[in-house]
Amino acid sequence: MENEKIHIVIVDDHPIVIEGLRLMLNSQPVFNVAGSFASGAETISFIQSEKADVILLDITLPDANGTELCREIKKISPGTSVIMFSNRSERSIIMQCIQNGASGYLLKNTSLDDLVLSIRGALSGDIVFCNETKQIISRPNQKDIPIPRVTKRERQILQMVAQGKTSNMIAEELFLSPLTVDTHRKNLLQKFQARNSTELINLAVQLQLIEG
Amino acid sequence: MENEKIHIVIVDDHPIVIEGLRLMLNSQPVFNVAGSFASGAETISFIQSEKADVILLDITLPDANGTELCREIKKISPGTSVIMFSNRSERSIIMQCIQNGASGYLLKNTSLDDLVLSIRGALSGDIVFCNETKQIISRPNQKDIPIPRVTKRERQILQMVAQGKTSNMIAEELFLSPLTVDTHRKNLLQKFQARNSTELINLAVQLQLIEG
DNA sequence: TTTTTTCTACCGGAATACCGGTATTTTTTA
DNA sequence: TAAAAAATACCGGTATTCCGGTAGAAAAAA
Repeated sequence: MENEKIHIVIVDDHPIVIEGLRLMLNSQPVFNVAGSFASGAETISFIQSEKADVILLDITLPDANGTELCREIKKISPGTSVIMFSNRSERSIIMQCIQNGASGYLLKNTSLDDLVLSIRGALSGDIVFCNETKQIISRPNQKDIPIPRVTKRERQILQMVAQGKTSNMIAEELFLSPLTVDTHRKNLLQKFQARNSTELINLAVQLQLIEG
Repeated sequence: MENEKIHIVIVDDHPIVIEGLRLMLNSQPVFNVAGSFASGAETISFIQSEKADVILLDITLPDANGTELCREIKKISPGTSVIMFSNRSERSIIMQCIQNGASGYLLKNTSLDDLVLSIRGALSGDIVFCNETKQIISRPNQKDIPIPRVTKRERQILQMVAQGKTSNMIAEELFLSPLTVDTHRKNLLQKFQARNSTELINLAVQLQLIEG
């Protein structure tokens, strides 16, 4: 059936965004908003039974990380194009999404025209980006280390360092030698290629490895 | 003229949010979206000449801080109700907005029904909040220092500290004595009641005083 | 079960940050 | 224009972090 509509699924925890997208997309005859969800769980259960051509997916969701969710969706339904639609502009997050099979990455401040163009592009197999995202990806500056793998203990210490605790305080709290805490901190600095704790925390917050 | 429409202005840097709000609000006969802007400057210049009953205002804007913008708007047009419409859920930010004359604070995940109810409420003089915001306000926990007022120089140094630069590096870059930089850092630590730079940056990022 | 990773712990020295002051000049606001 | 705020700069002392190693034990993965 060649003129069947394109089934779109929207995943975002902001009702106003869902509503805006739905109204806008449905105003174009080729599009059909097949479903809209505010959580990862709902989304997964939907695509297990229904067909979706395109999913517009937010990064920040109450019960899941959009980056991970993207990978799961592609595992369940490889034919579905996933377009990330988010506020996050960190290069590492964008790359991570593409790595996980996303067909594109749009920032929420993308114009409506670009949004529609991107959906069409993704459907014809392109990997689509908004202008700002393109710039972020193509800027060769800065160290772009892959997101460091942080161990459980390291994450724990990272969190406490961010709270301004000294190595001694952390050691007491975790029943460790202060020297051990120091070693963890040293390793963290190395993994993040940070000059000091301040930069370390700044990076960790940006990569949303702590908090949330 | 008693059955004149209610003039609403939308300020948000996401086209999809603006479009969603516009479509939704205009579908109700009493509302008239008089203007929608993506920046603080446009907003200010608009309200200097036109009338607005309600402004829906985002915190995060490309050229301004929504909290500050709120205060400016109330200064120029005290009769306008400003309702904050944001993703940020820090207690201190919410309180700051109310302090600055906002008539309410809604998170972006507020349902559309609540949104309309809130606008009506604000017009009849209430201070309106969404459910989640109410909870945030009523929890008495944590140290809740008022958002520190940071001077221009301090913000600049804050930014550089977050990048992991040492006092010496900062001093060189800004053509200052390292001792001066140290003094600024000391004052920042005091203002934020932070134990060290790490906690300082963590707080500053949370309160979005740096980055963007 | 071997191999790899993680967690633990240590050392010494250099660099940097933190604290509690004081004080002059410049800029902004009332 | 007078008062307040911001920006500049200094001192000495202490605390803490940062850097470069090394290394054994425990846990997880291959």
